[in-house]
Order: sequence, then structure tokens, then C-alpha cells
Amino acid sequence: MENSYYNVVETLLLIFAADEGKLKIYLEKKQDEPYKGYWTIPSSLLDQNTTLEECANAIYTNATGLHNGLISQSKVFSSLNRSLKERTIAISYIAITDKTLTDIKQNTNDKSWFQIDELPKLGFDHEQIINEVSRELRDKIATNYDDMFIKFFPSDFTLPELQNFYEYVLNKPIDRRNFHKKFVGQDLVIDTGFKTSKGSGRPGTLYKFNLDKMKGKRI
Amino acid sequence: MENSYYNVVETLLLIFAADEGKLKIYLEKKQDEPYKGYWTIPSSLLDQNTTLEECANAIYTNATGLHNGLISQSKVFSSLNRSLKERTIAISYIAITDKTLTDIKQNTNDKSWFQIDELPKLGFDHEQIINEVSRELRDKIATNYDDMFIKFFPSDFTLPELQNFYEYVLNKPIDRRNFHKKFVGQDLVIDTGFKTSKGSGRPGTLYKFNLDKMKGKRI
DNA sequence: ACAAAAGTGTTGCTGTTACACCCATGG
DNA sequence: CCATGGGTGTAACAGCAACACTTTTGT
Repeated sequence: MENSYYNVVETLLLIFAADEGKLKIYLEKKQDEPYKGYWTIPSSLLDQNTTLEECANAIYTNATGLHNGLISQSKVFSSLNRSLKERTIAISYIAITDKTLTDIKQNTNDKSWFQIDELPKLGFDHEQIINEVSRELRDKIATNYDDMFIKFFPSDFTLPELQNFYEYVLNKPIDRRNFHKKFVGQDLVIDTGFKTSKGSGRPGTLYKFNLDKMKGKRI
Repeated sequence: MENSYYNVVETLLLIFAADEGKLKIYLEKKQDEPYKGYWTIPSSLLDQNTTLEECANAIYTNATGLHNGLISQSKVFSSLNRSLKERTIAISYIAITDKTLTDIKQNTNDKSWFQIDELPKLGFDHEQIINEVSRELRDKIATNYDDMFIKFFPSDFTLPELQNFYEYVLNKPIDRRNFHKKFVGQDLVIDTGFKTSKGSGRPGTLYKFNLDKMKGKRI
């Protein structure tokens, strides 16, 4: 086969989490040229003896310290000029995680969480990639496609927390009382018996998802 | 860079159409070894100076004789053993077309449309790929994700035609009368003023989609 | 006592479901 | 005139939107 049929392929892993009612992405600051000091999506070049899924999982474990992440395939980027050197095909993956369970709970100088609508200076075409992928992700969360919405709340939560995130993703306000009635009334969530009590006001009930009812549910 | 970071990449184009109320895919019979006589998904190797989108469009035009197809990205396949020779990464695209507008209206010996649940003997891992991609496509049609449902009916149709396809995709029966009321009552379709008259029975009204109302509509 | 946050109740509207019934065409 | 397929009507019900109102906490 001619040489022109060989391509460099990289895996990009966009790690998302729901935090403070917002959709956030984990990024790393580049330590060397090119784009030294710019932020980038965690990535890895694919070698001939690794599958893309293995590659994405390795990036995930390396970044978060966790194993068996919820990783799904997203878009592929193949513009001719997206890399400075050879043409590189980027295959992006989405990981959904709980920020508090990872090694990267707090922001540091070179590893940090960003709101997807408040991105820092990004290297390469990574800003465009984040925009395209998170646009797709928001659509999927909004329709709970492939149970995306559930994956953001693996552990207990209050309904206001859930609502904050949902309003942010949909970018429109929702009536607090109707939201409550919907999830409790349709048994989409289960009362864990516990309460939160942060700050003033009545403590919120901690719920977990009723997975049977939420499976494939369009919200 | 070391040689082990170079990979062969191929574009697969899965061309789908709604026909006789069923979801069909266009396949070609392989004329040479390996897998001579087996059916395969139209494909092309990617060279360094072409984007995947250009590659998919070229396959589309070559197969259908049409330009500017409705093409969207689907899954990527990177198992180590999916090709007989070198490891080849397959990037699949979905094209939705109208069978009657293409060069391939009738089945021939080596170019043919197949119902996705009645596939012929397929080469490589193409059967698995068709199953995975069409599973995803059915999910998207069922939720009208990215307006997939609309794309299958670019020209006029009768409501029973629409319903047949929808029942097939959802794999469950729908009440004919409620289906009619939903689409007409909510102005999701527009009466073109024309009728069909094939066979016995009352002729059906020909409708077209009311794109404004169907845009982003969850059905 | 008061503010803040969580939870309950009521009403009307929209869309779905499950039916019975009527209309237009070909043989 | 009757079989076949397309179109209209109606009543019960679930879910959603827009509200007023009550309960539980911290200060």
C-alpha cells in the first residue's frame, strides 16, 4: 500500500461533570511547545496495537485515578490543517464522571475544571471541538438519550440540584414545584431517607434515581 | 514519529432508505478476493489529503449518482483483527436517501437494497457494523433526533406510508386513526392537494412535512 | 419573628389512548 | 353492493404549566 494511506490518529477524551448546577469539563495546561501554557483536552496518540476504547480508558484512568468510566464515542475531526505537523485525525470520546470521586477535586495550576461556556485559552482546534461535542452532549442530556442525564448523578442528590443542572442544560427556567411533582409523582426518584442541611432554609430530601422508571425515559 | 503510530483508515458509508414501510440498506457484492461474492458496505480508504466528509461524499455520489446527500457521522470501529491484513480503523457514516431518486432503483446482481433484518452473507465485520449502526439509527428515528425521521421522507407521502415505517422502526403497532389525528391535528404535515390511487380502497391524501413544526419535534 | 429554601394543592390545557363510525374507490 | 383502505368524532385519562399556599430550617 502507498504511504499516503497511512494516517496519524489521536484519541481525545472530553471529561464532563455536573458541578454547582453547571456542566464542566476537565482540561490540562500544556507544559511544552507548541501551545505551551495553553489549555488542552487530554489526548493520546493511537498506536497500531491498541483500540480506541482502550486508549480512551487509559486517558481516563490517568486523569481521574478511576477505572471503568462511563465513556462513549463522540465526533471525529479530520480537517487537513488541524495539527501543525502531520495531518492528524482526532476521534473524540465523552466521559461522564463525578468530580468529587476523582483525583482532581480541586483546581490546580495545570489541571482544572471549566464551565463549558467559560473556557480558557485553548490550543489547537480544541475550543471548536469542545463546542461541537458539548453541543451534542447537551442535546443528549436534554432528551436523556442513552440515559445521559442519569449518568451525571450516580450518587444521591436533592431535587433542586437536579433542577439547577437541567435548567442550565436546557437554558430555560423551570417551575420548581412542577419539577418536584414530576419526579416524585412519577416515581422517577426514590427517597433515600436522608436530608441535606447546608445554609439556611428547609433541608432538602436526598433522592436517588429509580433506574427502572428512568431507563429510556424521555424528560 | 515511530512507524507504529501510523494507521490505515477507511470510510464506510451506510446508505439507508425507507421503502415499502421498511428500513433498507444499499450493499454491493465484492468482485475480488478476499470475500469475493460476499456483500459489503460501500467503502473507501482515506488518503492524507482528503477529509472523511469528502471521502463519504465521494462514495455517496459514486453509488447513487446524487450530489449533496444527507450524510452524518456514526460509530468508529477499531478492533485489532477486523481486517485480514493491516489493522484498519473504520469510520462509519450514515446517508439517508430516497431510493427512487438514485441510480439504484432496482436490485441487480451486484448492487442491491436489503432490509436491515434480512441481510445477505456479508464480508469482514460488516454484519456487526450494520447491526450496531442501524440500532443507533432506529433509536434516532424513534426520537426524531437531529430530525432523522423527516429526512426519510423528502417528497410527498401518504400518512399510512409514514405510519408503516414508523411502526416498523418502533416495532409496535399504532392506531391508524390516532396517528392521522396527531399529524394532521398538530399541523405536522401539510396537504399537498394531491391523492394516490394504487389498488382498491379510498385514495390517500399526499402530504409533505411542515418543517417548521417538525423541527426538533419529539415524536 | 423573619427570611430562605423545600414541599403540597388546585385548575385548566394539551396530547394520548381506545374506541365507534363514516367516506371513497375498485372489482 | 361489498371488500378494502382512508378519514372523522368522542370520551377518559395522563402529563404539563401556571399559579397560591404551607412546612421546615438558620439567624
